[in-house]
Amino acid sequence: MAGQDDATTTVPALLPLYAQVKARLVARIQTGDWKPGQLIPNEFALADELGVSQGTVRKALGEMTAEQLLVRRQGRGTFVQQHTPESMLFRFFNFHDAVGEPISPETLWAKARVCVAKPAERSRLRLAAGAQVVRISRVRGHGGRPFDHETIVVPHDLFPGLAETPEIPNTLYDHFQQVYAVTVTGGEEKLDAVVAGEREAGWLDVAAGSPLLRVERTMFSFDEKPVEWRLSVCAVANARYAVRLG
Amino acid sequence: MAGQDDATTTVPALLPLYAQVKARLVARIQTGDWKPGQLIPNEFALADELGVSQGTVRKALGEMTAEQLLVRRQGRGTFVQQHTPESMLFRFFNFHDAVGEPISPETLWAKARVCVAKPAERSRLRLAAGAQVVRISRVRGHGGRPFDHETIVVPHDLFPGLAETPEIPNTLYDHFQQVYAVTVTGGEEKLDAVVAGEREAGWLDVAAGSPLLRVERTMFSFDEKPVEWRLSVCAVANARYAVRLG
DNA sequence: CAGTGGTCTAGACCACCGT
DNA sequence: CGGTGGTCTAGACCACTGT
Repeated sequence: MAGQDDATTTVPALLPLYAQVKARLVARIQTGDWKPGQLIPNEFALADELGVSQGTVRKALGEMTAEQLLVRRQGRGTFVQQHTPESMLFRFFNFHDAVGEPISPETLWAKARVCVAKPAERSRLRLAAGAQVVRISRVRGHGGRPFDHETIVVPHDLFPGLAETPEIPNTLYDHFQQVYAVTVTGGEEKLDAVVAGEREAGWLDVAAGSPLLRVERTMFSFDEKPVEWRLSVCAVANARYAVRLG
Repeated sequence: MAGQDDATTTVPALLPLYAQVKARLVARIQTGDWKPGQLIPNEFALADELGVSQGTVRKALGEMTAEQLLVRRQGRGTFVQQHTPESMLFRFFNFHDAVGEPISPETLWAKARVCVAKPAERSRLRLAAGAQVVRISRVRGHGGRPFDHETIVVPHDLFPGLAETPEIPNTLYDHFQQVYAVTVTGGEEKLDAVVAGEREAGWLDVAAGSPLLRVERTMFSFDEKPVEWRLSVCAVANARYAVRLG
């Protein structure tokens, strides 16, 4: 009555049962079988359906909750994580002001067009030669002053029509999820420092030679699939990029 | 035979049993009852001693492992996390070179002295007026060139004799743990960009006006007790500060 | 081989939520 | 109130480690 034997898997599997359960449940989100915001069946229903015990389902759901794929609320149920403008800023935007309050920048201007991907972009986004991308250039501001300039590059295949969107949304990842069914699950940033040239000085209303924080970001969807590459230069006179170590 | 009733706690407790168990076990590390590197009793022994079930101990140990307080190895046992120069770089040092390999800087020079804490330092380290600190100034290099200059400030109370150490160790946190029984458990960093002045240019062998990445770091021990404050300026010509998002 | 952590099960009670 | 996730227990088997 212990150990693993199951009615659903045919191979010895190599992975622990809970990991296989998790993979199946993740797939349901990935394929759109379960949509963002949706209530999913409770632990006993899933356990019954998959032929495992409730504790095993629980461990799978726990890991998925830790990875922010699910949200569990006692007394209500388990829901597929849904991106909102606010949740996006909290999760993926690390700038804070002098007092430590999170910064929420607004778009000052933006333009987008469809281009053929440059080699560097193809490499980051793992695209084939000749693939098209949507390239967005925009300046965002905070507290009445320009804060950063961003060059955002995404595969055209994934986001058809994005370049023609009348107004590029200020927070993109919730838009990606709601309009294109692309869920951003994580990413990585690489930071360094540069001095403002003529172009940056114009964008950000600072003197040429001013120090800027440069942030290169790659964001991923399920299976570490790259869906966005972004290069930002930030005027950090009244801002700090905060990192928690541990 | 379910629910919580126990032989060890007197109050209804408010915290789940596993959280109380965890608090007790953390205290054993904090007080030095269990020392870094030490093998601790197995799950059943702890469960028996604390009057709870093995599963409850397991949940406590699992959280402590996630927080890097413990290391568990199947077939061997559970050990108190021990800092080493290598583990410290992996956990708390986020710089990588152009190829993405972690950078491990060596100390080029360092000097230390005991001073009265400045107000800003007292605030970060939560010290009383007039408290003494050890202030270390050093330059570290990588690939044959200076990489960063650091000003490190720690409470003198916690680290008596540190200023008189003949050679300040390159990696401090393992030294703190082994010599002073102070375990660094986490911290936070705030980044911005500056341009090199005369002083920084001399330290780092770059031209005045060069862009530098500035990192302000506060490190904590148990109970979020601050034990170090550090201000670094980094020449990032061939380096990037890497952050994982998500 | 014995001992450890890792997985899995089955079933109970508790705390919270909406109706 | 019934249904959900959260906690707790007791016991079993599996996989890895060192002797």
